[in-house]
Amino acid sequence: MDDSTWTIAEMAAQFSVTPRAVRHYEELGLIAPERRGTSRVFHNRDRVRLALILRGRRLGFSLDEIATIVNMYDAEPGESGQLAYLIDQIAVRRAELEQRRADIDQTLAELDELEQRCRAELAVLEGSPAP
Amino acid sequence: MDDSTWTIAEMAAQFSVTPRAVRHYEELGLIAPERRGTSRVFHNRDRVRLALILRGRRLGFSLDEIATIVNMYDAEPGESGQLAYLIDQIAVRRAELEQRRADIDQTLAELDELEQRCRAELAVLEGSPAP
DNA sequence: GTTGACGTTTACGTTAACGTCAAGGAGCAG
DNA sequence: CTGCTCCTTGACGTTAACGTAAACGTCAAC
Repeated sequence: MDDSTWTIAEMAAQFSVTPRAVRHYEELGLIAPERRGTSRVFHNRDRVRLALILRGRRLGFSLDEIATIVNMYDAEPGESGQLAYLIDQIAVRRAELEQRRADIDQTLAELDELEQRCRAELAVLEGSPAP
Repeated sequence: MDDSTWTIAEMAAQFSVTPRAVRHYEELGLIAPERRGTSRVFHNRDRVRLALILRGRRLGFSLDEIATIVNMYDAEPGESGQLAYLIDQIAVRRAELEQRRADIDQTLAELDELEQRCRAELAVLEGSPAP
């Protein structure tokens, strides 16, 4: 198992964010790095969570939503009601994500069409070039 | 061709946003409804653009980015340099969208796995139910 | 032993994307 | 004419997600 550790600056650099952003995520309870004295010490689990957070942000989720999502992952459910609720939440998230993927596919299709028209237009211009 | 028109409240209702949001999009130059006297009159082209805007928002784009995207669609290029630039921009957007789709697919896969574990756990609990 | 490079907390500033009044005009029902 | 409903334009408020600056600790290097 990988037991390397990182400082906040190293973490920030690896993910191309600022240390301030990382601290912000900690304030919101999205990550909980070890403390050695007063300093933060980041382990691999923290890296995994940070990756999850940033993926969520790229997908347009708010940090609050991301909090509920990442908390889904490490929930020690135990109880049957909790499990049912979790499965329910998974369905909700899945629906959202599939909606977004549909949006993406549609946009990509339109971009393709737009590019076709551009290339056609370009071909016409090449046919009768101006000085 | 569909030449119906709508008021701002109707538009807002159709897309489940507020009139204020629609006005905001107009302030930023994302839509330009007709004016009849002082009132706005929305045509089908405005509906199309509003749909584009909201799709962009669902995908996590800022209104500024959306502005450059929607302006790509109705650009009357004319010049060859403009066309090349446009094609370039399309490539940029496509790369972003494909990154996001990858994010989505990965997240969906992880949700699937999580759900499997939940159901397995549930099955265990059902095997030895508590009162 | 002090200089620098890093870390910390506290706290106020900034930007985007609207929300939320306030004050008023336009048209129509009674 | 009155009242109602829907529209308009300001203009200030709010929230999220950090940015930025201040003031201070700490540890290795010189």
